[in-house]
Amino acid sequence: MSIVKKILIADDEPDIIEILSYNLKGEGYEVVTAKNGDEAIEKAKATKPDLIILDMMMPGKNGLEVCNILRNQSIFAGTLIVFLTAINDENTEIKSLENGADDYLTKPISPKVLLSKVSSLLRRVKTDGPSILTVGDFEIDRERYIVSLKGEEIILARKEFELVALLASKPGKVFLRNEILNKIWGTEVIVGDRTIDVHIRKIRQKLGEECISTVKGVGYKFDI
Amino acid sequence: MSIVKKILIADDEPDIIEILSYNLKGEGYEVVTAKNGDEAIEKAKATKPDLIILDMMMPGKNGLEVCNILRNQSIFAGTLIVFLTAINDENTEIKSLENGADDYLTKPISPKVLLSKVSSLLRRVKTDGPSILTVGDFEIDRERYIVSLKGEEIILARKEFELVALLASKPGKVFLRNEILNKIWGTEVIVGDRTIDVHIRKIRQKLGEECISTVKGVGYKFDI
DNA sequence: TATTGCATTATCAAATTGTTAAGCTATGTA
DNA sequence: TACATAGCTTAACAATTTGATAATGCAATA
Repeated sequence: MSIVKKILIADDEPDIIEILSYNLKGEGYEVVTAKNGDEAIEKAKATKPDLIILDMMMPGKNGLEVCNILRNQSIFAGTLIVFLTAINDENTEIKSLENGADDYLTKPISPKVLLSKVSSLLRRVKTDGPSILTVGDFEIDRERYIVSLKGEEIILARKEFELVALLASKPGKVFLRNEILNKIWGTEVIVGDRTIDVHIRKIRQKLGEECISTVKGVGYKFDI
Repeated sequence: MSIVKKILIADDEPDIIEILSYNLKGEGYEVVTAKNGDEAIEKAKATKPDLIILDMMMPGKNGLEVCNILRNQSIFAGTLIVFLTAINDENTEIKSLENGADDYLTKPISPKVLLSKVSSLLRRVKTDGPSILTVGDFEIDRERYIVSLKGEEIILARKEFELVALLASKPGKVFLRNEILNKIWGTEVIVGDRTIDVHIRKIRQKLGEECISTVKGVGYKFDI
């Protein structure tokens, strides 16, 4: 997860989108919007937001359906989903929470309260580890995009850095090629088979051959 | 974090404590209670709950003070704190959330909604334990794609690993040859009769002859 | 003894990854 | 604008690993 949090707003009322968008952007969030359920799913896949604000009643798929579809995909397991709806009904709220929503807010809501809620929810997930993580002799500063080996700074390109940061986030864990593609390139971009290899190659040139090992037929892992 | 989640309820009204306690225990939670702010802090330190339900107005230290004190101690960084209060005021809600609360619920609240909220919050902090399977002297790490025997790592090819992981998922159970084919090769691919044998052979070479035994005419099983 | 089922080995095809060089794109600069 | 540059992707081919099969052997059993 990057430093700037990305929020997807899905609502069929343009006014709501505008008000929320304005307020969230004012707090420094990156905002993506969708006008209906299908667009919400599409945008979610393409942009991988950190938090999704879902209206319950939308044309096409409703909020609950969107929530269920996303929750069934492991990429969205960590994504926060918040309902924002005019339906002030206890049973709907319970059903939403049981279906994987992280919060249920009712309209009308003051922007200030919404911002507090959003911030409170994101605070929890921010525990994606500290911005600087240390693995073996490496220090990976995710805020400054710098890797250092025994104190010496090594300059990596953006994709290279993201790849290292991903693999190093769970040293030892084997990341499947598909997993890597999804997390770094997303599902909307399609890149060739050799793209990952080439980046791995460059990383190995810069950080040493031993830092990343290949598990054939499976993926790559960062060695401790 | 253990499997059974521990919840601390701090409220000066015995009735509230009793109702909440009853409902939470009914869902399988372990419940600790406190009658005021100081007792809440004391019990929190003593029992290290996973979630704390805090009343705002209590004798001695009020909810917000308790929240601040706990949030300043790193042991409670991961502890969920939820306010449950009769004060239905926007500014108080915002201030609570800004001070580190994870949710702000107003009385009266239906037990069902509260339970949903609690469950939704706890779902997020669920610690995903490593997917390591231990069978006899073997450790099978499905995340790292590594099998180790008495601490020594053994490298298996993908099909070999999948076969071991399958058999070891239910040690002692005899897996039919067809079952194995279906689970590892799927129904699309058709492979010859000797394919499984050969893989079993390679696994036995690497893990030892005794780990997998043949049940003639039936299939194979992982020995404990 | 003949039969059945599995074990073993060698061999070859297929799948997968490594490596280098070249092309493309966006961005900055004179 | 034209040029330079860095970064990303792809192409092409090499190297490596893996997987499937065939041929043969062995052991238990009818």
